[in-house]
Amino acid sequence: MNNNKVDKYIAQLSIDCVIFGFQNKELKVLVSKFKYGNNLWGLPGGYILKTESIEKAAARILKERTSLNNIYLEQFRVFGNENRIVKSEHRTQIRRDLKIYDAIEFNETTINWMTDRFVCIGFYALVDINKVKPIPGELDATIEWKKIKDLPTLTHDHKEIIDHALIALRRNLDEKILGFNLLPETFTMKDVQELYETIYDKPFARNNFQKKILDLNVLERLEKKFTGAQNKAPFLYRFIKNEQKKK
Amino acid sequence: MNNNKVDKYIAQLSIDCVIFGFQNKELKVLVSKFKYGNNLWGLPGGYILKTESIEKAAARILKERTSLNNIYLEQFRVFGNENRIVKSEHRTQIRRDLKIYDAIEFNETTINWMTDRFVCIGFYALVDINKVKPIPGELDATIEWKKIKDLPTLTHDHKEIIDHALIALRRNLDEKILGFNLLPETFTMKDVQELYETIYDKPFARNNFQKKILDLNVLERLEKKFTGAQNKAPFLYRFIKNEQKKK
DNA sequence: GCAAAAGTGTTAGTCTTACACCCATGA
DNA sequence: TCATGGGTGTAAGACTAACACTTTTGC
Repeated sequence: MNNNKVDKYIAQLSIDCVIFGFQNKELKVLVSKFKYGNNLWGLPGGYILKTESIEKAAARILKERTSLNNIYLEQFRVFGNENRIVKSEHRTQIRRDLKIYDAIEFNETTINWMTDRFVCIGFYALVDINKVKPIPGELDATIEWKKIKDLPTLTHDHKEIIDHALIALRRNLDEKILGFNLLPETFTMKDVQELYETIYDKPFARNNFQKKILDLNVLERLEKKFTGAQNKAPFLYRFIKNEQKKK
Repeated sequence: MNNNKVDKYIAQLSIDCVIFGFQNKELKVLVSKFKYGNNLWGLPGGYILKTESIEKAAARILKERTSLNNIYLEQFRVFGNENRIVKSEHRTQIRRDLKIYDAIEFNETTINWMTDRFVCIGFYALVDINKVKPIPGELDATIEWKKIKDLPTLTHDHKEIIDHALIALRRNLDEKILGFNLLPETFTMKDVQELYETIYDKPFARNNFQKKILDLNVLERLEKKFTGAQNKAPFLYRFIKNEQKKK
């Protein structure tokens, strides 16, 4: 990528992705440490090609960072404060470091373009964390899963974006039956319950939870899972998308 | 307004407003017939100043068309298809008519800017229809309230935008207690019920509805309203925003 | 007094929540 | 046989939906 950013992409409009994963009873988010700046972290983001829909742009950005296709993703809010980026505390440092980092790629025009005021469309994505091999973007030193309860300090308003993404996730989890996007192909009922308890940050009664989930009629019961633990082996389940089996 | 559109506003990003009003048991939307085009209708919209937040831009656009401040408004979705406007069936006509309409205001550069591909942020607004004196925008021949069930054919994807606005309104009506923004200062319970029945397009049981609404603890009961009808006079109510009186 | 419509109460049904019990598993 | 945790059943409570009855108003 180079100066033709200025020609290829829509100006002053970006996409930031809150990529949720679930592991060890923790909700995690994929965040990058940038090559520039001093220990500067932020959400994976990108720009929108002039010839590309915002949904395709988001899917492309996600693929770049996770190498996955067909990720569940959804826009949830636009962040459009007038001081986004331009008046950010980090802007001066970013401008300087971009110049140092690669003066050929990032000439004055490009840097001005990149550090102008931006309106940002927030998307959240739900992935099976085990399937993701995080790939750093062109400006990322590293890209890592971080616990949502233990995030590093993030640039700009990225913490606020994550907060809103979690609100949207909670709001849609039941209505759109999204949770299974965060689980592997097969899972136990306990896995589902721990996922829900993590997302909502509150406990659920075991039997009632099972009843509620099974009543959704979206799970297929498979064989038992023998773990070697000295207790009854739990059933495995698989999520069935098309509700052809609707009762 | 003139060529400095190109300098003042963010390019390729617009705001369209779905302004809801309620009258005669009908949900209505404020739409404009444009000066250009042939009987071309669309949503009140506008651009975002480079120095202005999207919320302030939406409020400004609303004020321009309704002369009201402090309107309830909320963003609900971004419309970002790659073919918005550029590949619209109306684009050629709009370009030609803009040139004819005012060749001084709208030179080639401006027309190109205005008919480029646009990403649009949808806001919906809720107003007391009696307080609004609709004001045509610079490109509007007329601006009128139209029944949502009897809309003229609209440009681009504006019908789709209204559909999504209604979905968002329904989704938020109870959760955020929005309905009273569509009613005058004082109203009867029947008014509220008719509003709800119109929005959800289904009937509610009178007694249960009253109980549900009163249980919200956001209404203050005022004097009775004597209409001259030969039946019991209904109470008037007023919406109280701050729930200081919370039981 | 009467029709119309507002106000209120009461019951039946459904859904949610809490408690209880039994069963499979491997040491 | 025992501790552990999984599967399931049932009853109490809360909420919702349906029905019924009374009251006010102006003719």
